[in-house]
Amino acid sequence: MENIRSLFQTMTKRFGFLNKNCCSVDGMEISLVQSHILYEIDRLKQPSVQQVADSLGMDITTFSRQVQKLVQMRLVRKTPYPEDRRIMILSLTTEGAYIAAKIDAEMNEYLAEVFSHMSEFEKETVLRSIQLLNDCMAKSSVCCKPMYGSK
Amino acid sequence: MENIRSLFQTMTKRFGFLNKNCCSVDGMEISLVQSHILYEIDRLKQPSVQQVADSLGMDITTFSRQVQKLVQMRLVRKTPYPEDRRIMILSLTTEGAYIAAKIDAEMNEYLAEVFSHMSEFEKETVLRSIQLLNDCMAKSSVCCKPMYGSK
DNA sequence: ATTTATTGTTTGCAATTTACAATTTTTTGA
DNA sequence: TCAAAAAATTGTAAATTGCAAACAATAAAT
Repeated sequence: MENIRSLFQTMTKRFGFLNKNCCSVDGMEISLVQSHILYEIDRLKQPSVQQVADSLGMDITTFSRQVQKLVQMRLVRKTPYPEDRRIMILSLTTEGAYIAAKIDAEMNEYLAEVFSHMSEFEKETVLRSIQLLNDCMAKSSVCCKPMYGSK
Repeated sequence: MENIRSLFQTMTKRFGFLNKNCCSVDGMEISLVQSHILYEIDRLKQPSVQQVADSLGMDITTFSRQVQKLVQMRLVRKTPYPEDRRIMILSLTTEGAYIAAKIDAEMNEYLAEVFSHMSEFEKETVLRSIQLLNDCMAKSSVCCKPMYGSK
């Protein structure tokens, strides 16, 4: 059996390649991080700037500037949170949601192609395995949380 | 069942966090990409500059500069290939191999902790699943290969 | 044998990305 | 009330990136 880390290294590398393909939608150029930001804003409903930055493990200042770009591109909206006016709530514009959905569809298509090389049973097993893995990573103490506040 | 992409997105994000931790060994600061380069040089035995850059899906010029840094840090050695003197063969120095091994050990330790949250049977299943997934990604046509020569 | 094309690698350079420190604005709590 | 904390932004300087171009060595062509 191969070294466990190398399994992961190979997997994330290949998934990374897959991810890279997905960053040009209808002539609009999106960087990899930007696509992740769109994805994350969509996932966390009505998140603050802090929340998304934390969730992505990005430095808040870097994130702030990336968001500015996405706002300029009219893909993201920034609305002050009434209850606490320090907080900015992020959301996708119609255009942003469209782009995010387009990327999502494309990624799922790619993944479907990958899974087409295995049986239905194997596919179910793999997906359940990843689910389980994700749960265990979430439980894990030593890792898998961003550590930017650690200083 | 969750969207397939989100399973992958979550997994790679968490593994990415885990990876980030591993970049400071004995006071020596290694960036994430640099750790990947060390790993890849170790994996491919006696690779050329081109080969490693391709394997990592990195732009060759960016890669060239990163290698220069690693050479300066005395972690990587660059030796001209006798048969074809255009080619530079990369290898780890003793120090580089030590660092790479240290990172590898630490990563495996982290992963062991993650897997400690599941049964031995589950662990075997998950590892086999990842192995299978890697094989299918390798087979896949639409993705999972770097596409830098694509222009 | 000499020219021409190709391949592997490195630099010039300009744009982008990054993160630390400091700042602004608002809220909280002693 | 007022100092401390929290959320977000900006100044700045360093690091990273990738295209175009250059360079060196080999292969192919004439």
